Amino acid sequence: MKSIKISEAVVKRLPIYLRFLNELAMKNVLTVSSQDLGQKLNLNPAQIRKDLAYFGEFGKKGIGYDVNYLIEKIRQILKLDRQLPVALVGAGNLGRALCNYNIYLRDQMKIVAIFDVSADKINQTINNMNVQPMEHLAETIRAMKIRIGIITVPAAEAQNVANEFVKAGIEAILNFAPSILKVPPEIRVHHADFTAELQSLAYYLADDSEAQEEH
Amino acid sequence: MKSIKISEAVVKRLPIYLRFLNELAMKNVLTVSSQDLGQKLNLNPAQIRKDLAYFGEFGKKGIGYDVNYLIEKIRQILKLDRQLPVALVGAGNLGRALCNYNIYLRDQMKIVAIFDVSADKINQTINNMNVQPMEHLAETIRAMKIRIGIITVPAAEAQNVANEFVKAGIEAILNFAPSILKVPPEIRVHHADFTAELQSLAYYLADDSEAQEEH
DNA sequence: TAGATTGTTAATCGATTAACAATC
DNA sequence: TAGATTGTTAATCGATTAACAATC
Repeated sequence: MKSIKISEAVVKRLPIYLRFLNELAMKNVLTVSSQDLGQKLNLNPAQIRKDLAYFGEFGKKGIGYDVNYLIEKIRQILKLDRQLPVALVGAGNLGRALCNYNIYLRDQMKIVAIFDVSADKINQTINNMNVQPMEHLAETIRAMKIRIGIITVPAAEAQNVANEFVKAGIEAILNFAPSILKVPPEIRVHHADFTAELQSLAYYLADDSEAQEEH
Repeated sequence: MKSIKISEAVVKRLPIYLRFLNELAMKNVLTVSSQDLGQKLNLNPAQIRKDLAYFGEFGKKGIGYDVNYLIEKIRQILKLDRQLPVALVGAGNLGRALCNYNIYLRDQMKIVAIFDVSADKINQTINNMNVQPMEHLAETIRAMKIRIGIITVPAAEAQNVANEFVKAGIEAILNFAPSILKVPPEIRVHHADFTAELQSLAYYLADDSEAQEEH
């Protein structure tokens, strides 16, 4: 079928398009041009057209894109048109925050199971879910057909959790721990690394009086 | 002075190098080659050498890089060798989680002030800091010489917060809200967008029986 | 019809990787 | 000295942007 390899850069932009299109739909905007999209998202219109054209001819020449149709198509491409239950390991501050963010994910993609090692976390209730012990991980993942896992444990434990996820048949992992995971090549791992994000932000600060020069 | 433009991709890798070098230093490893680094970080050794060479000659031919010296140098490059106090707006679940993560940032970069609009959040204590009303933002930022701001408010309010930050003289923003911020070009904005991260992750799931085909 | 905008090819730009002389 | 590894140039690869025929 489609044999063209889609680059990661393209895939990462699709959720951005989707989000803005949803905003337009809520305002009852019916069509949008690549020009408009590019303006709002700080992207080149040609890039947006090219990105979308990888997956089909979604627009109308002279008109632009039908907002609702494009939403439907991008949701299909991203596989957001089906149930995608998510498991989370690590019921610390960050883990709890993400569970409470469920509201921001659409109904289809939702954290449905939470795990932790520590006895005092287990059986806590977070957003109507009971925190389960790690021993239940594989069983729950299979029973609930969970395919995506989130890791919010300390860096030192992240690899262990990843191993458990892989053993349990998870296909994709979002890792919030500041550590590089080693997983089989068929498992997809994305990093949400906000300490790295903050540190790279510091690079762009204007030089101040404390700037170090060789001497 | 240095007039070569360093690409964003290079800057984003520096914190990754730094983190692993710190791990090595804790294990009392004295030198490391680009080969070793590449292996552990899943990067091409030539890329690592080239990245570092933009900033100076930090290695020794035939030997590799002195771990502690390279840590020092990268910290200088990223401006992590000085005090970098950070302000956070939005004392919800995520904001609170980040404030408690202060431990993961090094002493130099630390969240030192928290703000929120809602009356029931103000004067709450988070990690020994009092949540302040937005009216104090500009004053506190100037008094504490804060240059970096974190936004953890709902998407609809993010732009307003960014505007306040800019007015108060913030130089760089890390935005956790799922929204595109419009700021003057001299302000650096990074996004920590985990819903987009999760959604793009779904793309890489294997096709299942529910996959939609045109018909 | 005239104006607008797509889909797509070609041109450009930038980032990654390979290769190797220099040298510890 | 021989082996290892850097810094750097050249080659490759991939992503972005420009341009334009097709067409609504």
